[in-house]
Amino acid sequence: MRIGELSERTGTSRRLLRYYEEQGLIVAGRAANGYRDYDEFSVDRVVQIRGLLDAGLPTRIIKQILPCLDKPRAIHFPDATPEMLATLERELDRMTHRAECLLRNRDAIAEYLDAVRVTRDVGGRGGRRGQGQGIE
DNA sequence: GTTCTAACA
DNA sequence: TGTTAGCA
Repeated sequence: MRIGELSERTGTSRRLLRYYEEQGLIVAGRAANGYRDYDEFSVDRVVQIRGLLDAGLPTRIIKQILPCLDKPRAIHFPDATPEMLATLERELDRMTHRAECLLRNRDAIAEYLDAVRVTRDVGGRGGRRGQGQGIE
């Protein structure tokens, strides 16, 4: 498939797709006309990259650990160099920290929202009570 | 119409 | 990152 299709199927801009390639996160073949050519695996790969990016990992690290959980779901022990294990160890800690931070702020916002709702309910004026609550 | 590379308000 | 320019 060409970059346009991969873009739609992964929700990633073409620009970003080319950037990922430039950073060595993904590889693309080339058609006779020079257009990039991607295989089906690319879709899953890009989605995975986006997930890692969302988790807060820098592209630099992703490039290192990607081959680690690449194709098969089986973990590649042979690729586990001491340096990489150390890197993963640090990333795990950072992720944990970010997760805790996220949770704290989530609770803080939820608490604030609850307080606002209570205040409005007591005041009993205006507002949009009666509306659906379905956001999730 | 789509993609490519390179570069910039 | 988006976007734009000038090609193929």
